[in-house]
Amino acid sequence: MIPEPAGEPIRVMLADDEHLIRGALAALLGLEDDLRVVAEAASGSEALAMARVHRPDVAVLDLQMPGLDGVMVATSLRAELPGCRTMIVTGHGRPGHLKRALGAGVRGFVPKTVSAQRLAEIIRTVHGGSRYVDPELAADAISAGDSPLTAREAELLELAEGGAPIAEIAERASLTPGTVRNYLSAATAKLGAENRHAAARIARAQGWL
Amino acid sequence: MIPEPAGEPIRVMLADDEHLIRGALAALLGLEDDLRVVAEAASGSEALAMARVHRPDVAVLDLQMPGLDGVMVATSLRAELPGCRTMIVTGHGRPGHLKRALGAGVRGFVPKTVSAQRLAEIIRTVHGGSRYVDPELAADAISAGDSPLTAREAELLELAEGGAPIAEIAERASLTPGTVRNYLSAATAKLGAENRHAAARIARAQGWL
DNA sequence: CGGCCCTCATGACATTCGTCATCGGAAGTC
DNA sequence: GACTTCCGATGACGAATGTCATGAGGGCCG
Repeated sequence: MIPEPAGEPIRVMLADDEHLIRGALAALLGLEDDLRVVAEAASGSEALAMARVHRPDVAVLDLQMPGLDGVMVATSLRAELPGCRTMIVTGHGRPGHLKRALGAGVRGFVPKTVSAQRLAEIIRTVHGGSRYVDPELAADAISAGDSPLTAREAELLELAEGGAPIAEIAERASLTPGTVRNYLSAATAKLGAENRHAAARIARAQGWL
Repeated sequence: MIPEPAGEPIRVMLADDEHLIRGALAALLGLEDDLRVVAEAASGSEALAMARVHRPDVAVLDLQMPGLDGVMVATSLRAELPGCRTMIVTGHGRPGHLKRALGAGVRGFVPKTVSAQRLAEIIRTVHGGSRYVDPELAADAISAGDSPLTAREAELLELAEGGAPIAEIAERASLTPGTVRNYLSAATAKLGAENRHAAARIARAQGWL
């Protein structure tokens, strides 16, 4: 639809660490007359390098990649290539990620459950200057709301994620064990969790860490 | 390669909850002369239903799907359609999963980082009766070894995963809090972890839970 | 400037948790 | 039958943790 009569095709870059998906997607999107996949990357840093060379119109970034994740890449691209629109594709989208992505200037946020045709349409939408956010993910994000955690609380929760004892967290954060306990206690209370481990899970699920 | 001169094509079923990947893969594999994608499914239960109807030669199953996961589907298929070879495709493969998969009669185990062409070759290999396991995943599985946990220990660790307090775990398992602590203490010691939370993480990472 | 929030810390207290010893019963193996 | 392993439980003890009060310093905003 909207066959883009004879203009130049939209230059697309794909970044996804899973070769299977990236390759398949490149092939499918390449079938569309008005899209051309000009670059592929298997990691965040590679995506940045490729973008500098090939200067795509739209960068389709997987959220979870080794090294830099999709949102980080989008942040860098925004500074280096302001003309390049960015969009995020993700498997399981957590509410907080969407907010983070929008803050990074991302113009499209799509789960991997959409079809390739639908993705192609969304790429056109994004290229045209509009935004697109998957309705379900948007609803989740709205219902989730903002993070109630302060920066330190989130940081310490992150360190607590692996199940490490307080002493180790304190050491890694260069803080007193007592202080760490206070922060984690505050975070746990804010999240309504039973203990810091459950709190860390909740925060992670909300995309707040 | 090996163009399968004029025989019947290999009938393939794809099961993956991510429409984007499934569709793209179906399109790419369909390009191979000797492969025909005869069914697609977005969940484990759907995969079983489709398999009963379309009786594929090879079932390509994503490991993580809502409801039944890939290995469970493989187990059922083995009983219902002995002639159907099964293979697992996975994003991040944990050591324990491979063992579980092989136990379920799976004949191929591949990460999503392979290319579509490579996957096509592996489908042919599996259809021919051989097995294929990604070398890196195999190495991980060998170095990881068997689970040292007893059934209850693993079960309680699983309940402990969310960070729930002992009391809640005990209630859910219909056990005494003291007993729960003992089992979790034993599991934690076996895994060399600092506490049950870290132990749960380790066990999950090894695919032992 | 006076508040307000965040940061970092200390001390105290009750609770939870990890660890150990010990017990009985069930199941499987040699 | 003797041995081993697992399951389930109890009691006890020290250490780790959660919770609260309190305080000092810094930054931001009206």
